[in-house]
Parts: sequence; C-alpha cells; structure tokens
Amino acid sequence: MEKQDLKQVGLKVTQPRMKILELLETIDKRHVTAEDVYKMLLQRDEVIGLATVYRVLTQFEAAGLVVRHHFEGGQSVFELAQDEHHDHMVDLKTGKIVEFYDEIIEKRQKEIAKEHGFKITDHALILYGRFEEE
Amino acid sequence: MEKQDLKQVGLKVTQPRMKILELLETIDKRHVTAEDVYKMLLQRDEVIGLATVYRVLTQFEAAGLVVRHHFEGGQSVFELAQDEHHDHMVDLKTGKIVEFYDEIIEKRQKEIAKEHGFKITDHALILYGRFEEE
DNA sequence: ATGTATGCAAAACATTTGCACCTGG
DNA sequence: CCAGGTGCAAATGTTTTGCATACAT
Repeated sequence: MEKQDLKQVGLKVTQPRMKILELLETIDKRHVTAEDVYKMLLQRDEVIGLATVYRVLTQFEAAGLVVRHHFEGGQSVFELAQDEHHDHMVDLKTGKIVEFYDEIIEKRQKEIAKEHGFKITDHALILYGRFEEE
Repeated sequence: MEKQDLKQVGLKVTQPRMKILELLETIDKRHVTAEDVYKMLLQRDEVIGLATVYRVLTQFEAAGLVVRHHFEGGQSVFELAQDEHHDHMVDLKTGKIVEFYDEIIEKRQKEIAKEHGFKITDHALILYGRFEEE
C-alpha cells in the first residue's frame, strides 16, 4: 500500500509521487536514471515533468524510499530501497547490473573503519567489468 | 623522469602535459578535480585552459597514468595511478580522503565475481562518513 | 613542414531553481 | 482556503567539442 508509505515519510500523497513510486515498484529493471523514469512514465501515458521526477526522486532518497548511486557515466542511478544493503556488479558494455551481498566484506569494512576512527554513514562497492557471454 | 612516462604511453611530450603530470606528482593532496588542477596551475603561474586540463587528464586516464573516481558530489576526482590498487574513505563534511587496502576484501571480490561469471576490469569500494574529531 | 595539441568560446549534458499556476486535504 | 506541489523555462555546474592558431619533431 503506497499511500501509507508516502504519508509515513511526511510527503503529501500527490499524483506524480504515486505514479513514480508505482513505476519503481513494478518495473523489472531495478536501476534507473531520472530520465529513464521520465520516459517510462511517458510510455504509460503519464506526463510528469522531468524536473518533478528529479525533485520527487530526491525527496524519496531523503526519505529513505530509494537509494541513489553514482556509477560511471554521469547520470545518477536510482533504485527502490530494500531492507538489506547490497553491492553491485556493473557490466560496462551492456549496462546489466547484478546485486550481491557478502557478509565477510561487510564485516571487514566495519573493522577497517573502526581502525581509522571513521564512522560510516554509507558505502558503495561496485565491481565494473563484463559478464561472460550468456 | 616524466618525459619517458609520456612517450612510453604514446603521448607527445608537450608543455601542458608535462606541467600537469608534474603538478600531480608534487602536490600532497592526492585527490583533485580538473578544476583543482586548473587553479593550482594558475597559482604556479602556469596558464593552461580548463578544456586542456580535462583533455589531458582523460588521456592520462586512458594511458593508465591516473585513475578517475566518481565520488558523490558531481565532479570527477583524479589521482596519480599507483602500483597497488586501493580503496577510499571519504569524509562527507571535510572532504578528507583516506586510502586503504584490505587483502581479505580483495580476495572476496574476486571470488564473488567468479561465482557470477563476471570479469572485473575495475572496482571501487568507497566508504562515506565522518572521521572522528581530531 | 605537418600532424597533433591547445585555447577560447560555444555546445552539450545532467540537474536545479524561480515563479505562476494547480491541487490535495 | 492555502500550504505545498508541479510545469515550464531559464539558470547552473561540469565536461566536451569545433575551429583557428601554435607547437613538437
């Protein structure tokens, strides 16, 4: 139930916000740019200004509903927040993105931060490369 | 001997390229944006167009002389390539960057990639947060 | 000489913002 | 009704490019 989600994070339930959240929840391509969202909405005959898409995604990020990534290639990439943190493998040729999670790496990160008196607020581990031919 | 470096990677030895490489080798702030480089050169009375700085840094990256990072905050950050790979801790308040290397994490990354049939060409592990007051 | 590099200004992007108008509660 | 949200166009900030000129070999 999305209306709840929005209210819970203190955002007024508006048409654009609902539509964008709905889109993010129903596409299979989990990682999208603001422009992807804008265009996908158009395909669904939902006309929402690109500026609004940016504003809404930024608000969603602040609210913890989505996560913003800074992969290579200029554009920010957004994905719906999940309960569990995870990292990414990005195929530089196809753009394919696979998520993974590794307990050992997570643990080491915390230990290393501690050793340096560093308080982690966020972290990103990205492997760039190519998936073997499928 | 920098002249060698440039020739070795197939770049003509020009004034701007030499000056930029020289700068990167002598500053203590290892991580700089193109604009940082541009301004630091001005301080040394070396006037090199910002466009040239971008072009040269991009060429250096292609040649493997420098590494380009996409940290949060829009601008690309460059650093002189080192023999050994390393990761980063970025202080979001002060901009302070500390490098680290962890054998265990590196090993796990390779294992995970293998499990997914993924060939790593590059990877980036960045911890964002704050260093404890110093 | 001559192919490549540079500087400058303009273009190209991604993202943000100002402001008049619309909308949700 | 009215604070807050949206659309559009214009502004911003970063990086790239076109083109005439300058430079390295």
